[in-house]
Amino acid sequence: MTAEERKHRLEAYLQQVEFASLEDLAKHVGSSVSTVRRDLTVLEAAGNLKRTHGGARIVTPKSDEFTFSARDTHQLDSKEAIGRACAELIRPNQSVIIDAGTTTFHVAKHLEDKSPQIVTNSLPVANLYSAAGRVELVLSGGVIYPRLGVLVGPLAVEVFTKIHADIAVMSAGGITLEGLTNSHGLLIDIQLAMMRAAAKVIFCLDHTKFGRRSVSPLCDLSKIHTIVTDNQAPMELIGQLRVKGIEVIVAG
Amino acid sequence: MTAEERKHRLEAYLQQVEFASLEDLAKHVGSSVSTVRRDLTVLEAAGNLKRTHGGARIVTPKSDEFTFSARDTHQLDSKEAIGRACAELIRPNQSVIIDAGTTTFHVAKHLEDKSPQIVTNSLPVANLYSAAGRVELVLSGGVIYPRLGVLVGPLAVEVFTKIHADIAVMSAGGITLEGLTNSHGLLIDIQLAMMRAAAKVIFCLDHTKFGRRSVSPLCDLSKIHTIVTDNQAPMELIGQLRVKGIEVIVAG
DNA sequence: GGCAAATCGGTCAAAACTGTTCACGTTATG
DNA sequence: CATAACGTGAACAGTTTTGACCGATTTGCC
Repeated sequence: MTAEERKHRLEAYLQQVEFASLEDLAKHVGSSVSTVRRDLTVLEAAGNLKRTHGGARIVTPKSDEFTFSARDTHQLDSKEAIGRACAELIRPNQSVIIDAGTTTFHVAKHLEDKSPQIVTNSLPVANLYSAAGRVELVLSGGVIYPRLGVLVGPLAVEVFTKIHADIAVMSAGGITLEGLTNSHGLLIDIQLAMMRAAAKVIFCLDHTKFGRRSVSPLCDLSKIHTIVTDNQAPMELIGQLRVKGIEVIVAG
Repeated sequence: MTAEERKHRLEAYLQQVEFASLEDLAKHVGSSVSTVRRDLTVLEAAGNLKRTHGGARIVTPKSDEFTFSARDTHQLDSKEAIGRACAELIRPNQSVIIDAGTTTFHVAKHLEDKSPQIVTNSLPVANLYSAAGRVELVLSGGVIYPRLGVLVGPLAVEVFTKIHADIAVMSAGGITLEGLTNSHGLLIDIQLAMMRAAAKVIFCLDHTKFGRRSVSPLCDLSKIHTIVTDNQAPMELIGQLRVKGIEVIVAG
């Protein structure tokens, strides 16, 4: 194994696990801790990873291991199913606005086949297609809201007031019969602009969002055309939503 | 087996495995390590692969300044030195525009201590500070130019015509006495807007850029205040630039 | 705050690798 | 046929990398 190859494998491994101890890394590439330490110093200088006491952490994860991954692991299966189901609602070559959030991120993952035009304010979604691919991706401007990787502020709002799209794929913190709520007030202006810009509004909400009310009110149910959720969502509320004329798709 | 055939097979093999040790390669083509070493020297000069300690690695993309690859180790030391030196020119709490490019990326890495306000159209730079930190980061909007991770298009230009910053940290494909050139025409509008928006314009150019002329002209030397380069840059050209009133800082 | 354990950067000898040199066999050339 | 030119493999001396060790520093726990 050459030094180059070893460094490459360290990076690849960290890409997978996000964080690893020196000993882990040494064992994984079959060399001593000293060598790994030296390699990490070099790789850190290159900017791909960050050394910490006792190990190293990846800086720019290629996959969905993003800042928000920690809270994402919970309903992972549900979100995957919702992502797949929602992606099926989108026809090839449509223009799609994608909201920031973990669930909508999973929708974005399944869109490559549709060669869509995506407009988003989500950094993780942008990273998903920054390498290549058949997806044309427009990123709104804005200030980075650190932990979430979302672009916020007037710059972001402005972009969505100017454009038009076929579909908006949205997420929210909670849904009741009174309407939708969201946990981050900063995002509401942007979300409203997104919804106004789209001909069809789809909300992706896993079952934990049903009957829950977050801090800030977002909009009432009349603004929504479709909801995609998973098979653990309460049937009663689903029925009531359908009565109100909202298409509810249960994934999985 | 002729020498030509052997070289061809070495290349093909490396194409497959990406990395290989000298011994591996020698065994694969059935000749001695010495011969393989000589072959690799020739092939490296041809540019299709890169020799490393103990072996060789295939070079997938041809790396110019704006092909962003996080694991781009080309001229790494130079870029690190330039990054550090350039970061020292920035005072705490200043607003800084950061151009897309690998060298400027290394500048961004060293800015955290200054708690600056960064405005950029570079996705990698945005990712650098998307997690947390004392850095306020504004990302311009725009369409993602896949290979480079840069935001381009009218949306991006517009942002930089609206704002104002203390410093612009720029990069380019080449510099001669006639001015600066860039390899990607799409970026020029944005770069010009960046330069107009900043009170002070700094260009970060490693020594390989000196005397080189890329495809598209960017601007003449009168627009530049400072150049940061490494200690392998030709002294003659540096002297001529200084005569023209440009501050040239040699890092390392 | 203090203390033990883990981790870090630096140093050093051993090992691996590199470029160079040289001898030898093979292939063009007069 | 002689001989020069060339490519190859092996040997060698110099350089880089590696793994282990050690005192200094940081971390986690009480």
